[in-house]
Amino acid sequence: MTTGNDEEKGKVLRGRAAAVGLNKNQVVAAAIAQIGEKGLAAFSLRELARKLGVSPAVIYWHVGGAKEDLYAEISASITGTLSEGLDADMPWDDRLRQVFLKYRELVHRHPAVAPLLGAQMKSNGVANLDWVETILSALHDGGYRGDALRPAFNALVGGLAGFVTMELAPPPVSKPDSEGETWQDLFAKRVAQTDPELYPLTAAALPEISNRIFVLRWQSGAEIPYNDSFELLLDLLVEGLKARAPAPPS
Amino acid sequence: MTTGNDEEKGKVLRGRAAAVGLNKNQVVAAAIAQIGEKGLAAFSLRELARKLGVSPAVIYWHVGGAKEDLYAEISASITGTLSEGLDADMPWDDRLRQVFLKYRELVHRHPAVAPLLGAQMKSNGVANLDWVETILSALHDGGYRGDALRPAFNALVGGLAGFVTMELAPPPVSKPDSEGETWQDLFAKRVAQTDPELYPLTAAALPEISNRIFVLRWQSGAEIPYNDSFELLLDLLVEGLKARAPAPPS
DNA sequence: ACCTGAACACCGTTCAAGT
DNA sequence: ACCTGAACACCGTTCAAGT
Repeated sequence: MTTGNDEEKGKVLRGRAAAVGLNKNQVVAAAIAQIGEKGLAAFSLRELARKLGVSPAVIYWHVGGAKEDLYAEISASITGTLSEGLDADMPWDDRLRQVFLKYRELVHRHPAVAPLLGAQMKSNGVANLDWVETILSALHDGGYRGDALRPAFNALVGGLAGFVTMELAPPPVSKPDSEGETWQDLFAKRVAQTDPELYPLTAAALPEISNRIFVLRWQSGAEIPYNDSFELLLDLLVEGLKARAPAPPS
Repeated sequence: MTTGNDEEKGKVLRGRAAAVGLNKNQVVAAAIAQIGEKGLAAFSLRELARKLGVSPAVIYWHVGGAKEDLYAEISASITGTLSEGLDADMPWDDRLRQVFLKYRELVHRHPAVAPLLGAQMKSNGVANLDWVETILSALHDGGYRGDALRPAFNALVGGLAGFVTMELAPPPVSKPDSEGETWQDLFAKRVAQTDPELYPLTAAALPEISNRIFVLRWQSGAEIPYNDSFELLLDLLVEGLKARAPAPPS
């Protein structure tokens, strides 16, 4: 994990270094910005370097060894503030709600980065120990101890963080086809033409569900957020865990 | 969506074409195999072409326009069998369980492809209309109609499919660092050294949670599956939806 | 209809060399 | 300590041309 960048301690910058004067935080911030503009799929280290007015090798010097390490830094920088400003003086079930509502809010602030958090395993775990402890502590207060802690934790995190990952799954890079129609156009048409004979319930529910449920949509949660669906999920989980607590709450 | 390949209708293959004789299904199958071996991050169209003993351009001819279209074909080919062999003569809640247990089983058969299903929006929706109808129909029978259908559907699919996406999030491409240690080694050590002063609950629960909960693991669900956590989640959702059905079940 | 071969504009990553 | 510049081995995608 040697990145060469050991925090600012009033270093004297000399020569060319002084003129450029980049640090890891700036590289990470610029990367997040670029991903936000062009999307994760189109993100490139060389383009990032160009934007920073710097040689590609500089990225490698500031961040660890590879593109994947930059991704890990990005994840860490976003989840780093996850446990800040939480109110610990609430009933355990409300604390759980608070934690995951905040998680969703944070990720929604950087929707393009969501796949990194949800679909990649490397996201510097140390930064998240506070978060884990917070959740375990709420569960503990709710009566979950020993063996019961693990499945409860996983059901919550997997279900809720997983929801956000799917909600913010990026749409395809939209280039119009030969007839000038985008994938969005085509998909919207297909959904509208759902055969009522074959799929009676789907067809009947179209006004309510078209572009607003997971499989039948052509815009991501960054454009059409799933607030109430997430809150229902959160409610089902927290209330359910409350109802079947293996030990009396403390 | 012109792919040039309009299903086999007893075509007479001539010249070089006869010798190679590739079709879309074979390309997709080979791609799935290759992703399974080397991982999604390392997947390349050129390598796929080499493996098939064919020029790179051939992939473009059989599949639509770009790499993303191949991904969509892969997703479709995997989710295509999702609604096969389902037992429709069960209570609605058991039907829901069946659907999502099958979803997880299917994706676990191709863990490396999981990010496509969970973290990319383009996965040819038409193939999944059966699946959507199945879920809507179960919910309908459970008393969910009109407005209530959408959030219930989204909570289920987002929570459960999202869980599987996170469960199977791929680990980093493991190359040992300068001291010959992999990311897995380093991460395992860090977790083991969790400070009991700062994180008392986490430290105390380590034997139960180390490498077995979402944030504190270094192996994916492909190696260490989260069966009971998924079943807990499924149970909380289905039981919860049952308890708060807006209309009497039919 | 299906495939080749070459070409174009890009990548990620490494490394010796500069200040 | 921080950065440049060039080099290497790869990509995805397109297109004219072959059979």
